[in-house]
Amino acid sequence: MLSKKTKYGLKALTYLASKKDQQPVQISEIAQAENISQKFLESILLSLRKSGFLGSKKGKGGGYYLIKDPREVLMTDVMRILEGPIAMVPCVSLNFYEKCTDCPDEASCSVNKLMLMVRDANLEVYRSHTLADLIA
Amino acid sequence: MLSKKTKYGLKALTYLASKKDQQPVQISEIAQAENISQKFLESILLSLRKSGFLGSKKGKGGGYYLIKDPREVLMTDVMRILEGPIAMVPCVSLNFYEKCTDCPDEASCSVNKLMLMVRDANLEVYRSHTLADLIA
DNA sequence: GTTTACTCTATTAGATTGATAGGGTAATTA
DNA sequence: TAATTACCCTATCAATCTAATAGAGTAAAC
Repeated sequence: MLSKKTKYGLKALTYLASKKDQQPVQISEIAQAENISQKFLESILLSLRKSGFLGSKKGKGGGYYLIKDPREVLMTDVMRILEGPIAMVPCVSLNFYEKCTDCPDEASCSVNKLMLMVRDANLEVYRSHTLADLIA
Repeated sequence: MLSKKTKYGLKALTYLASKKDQQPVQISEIAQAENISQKFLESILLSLRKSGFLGSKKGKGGGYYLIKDPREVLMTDVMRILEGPIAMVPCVSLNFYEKCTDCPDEASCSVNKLMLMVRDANLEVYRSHTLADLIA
């Protein structure tokens, strides 16, 4: 299940990307336009800023703005920041690998085998699409 | 994140499938072999029986056994029973469709667009593999 | 009729999620 | 330089889900 955090984050990024100019957009505007709890959105935008997707400007006329060209914002990076690991189990994760405590041998593990294929399929989707692809 | 229920369920199915004969296998044997809490496994096997994957036999020499040929057990069906919807959001789910309350128009929704691609990628994996493919 | 092993109900601790509140701080603008 | 604006941070909360556990019940086999 996709978390609301990711859902809202994606919507916010798309909203910013669809703006022609690079002018900062206030949180309240995004929250209202996309039906998102403003306070919750604040924390999401903050984490997107800290991970280098967004810039912010304080004071009057301030807000958030996209730093990169939408065509250069890979979904792999966005998803990893918002949703966390792309893999459904740690033992097939590229960036968050962890050995299973209960499973003696990964090579012969059926779950490992299936989840590896799922991970690759998802990666392929996320890797081949950018923020620009999500704009209508 | 894959739930333990699904993980255990897959392991149990694979364990049964890798047995040459169709003799019933006791819950305790599977639980021990796969490092699974026996009581938890009980409920999982029960739901797999109720959904037509397994048969069971009571009394001495009883246990669970696979009903179909492993090559005919599609991962789509297994995953839907164990994990639930394959889609990450209800608005792109084939079997569990639900309209988003917060989103006015699916066609122009960026989340919908991305999750649709992800769903298709996952479906492709699950649809093209059976229980037989998971056996080492 | 006793044993075996599946079946069912209920309960629980813990973690996570999504949302809310309230205040603090920095940067603009007048 | 003071007021305003809007970002920034901490804490809290109810609700939900997960995984595990316990205990009693029931059906089938020997």
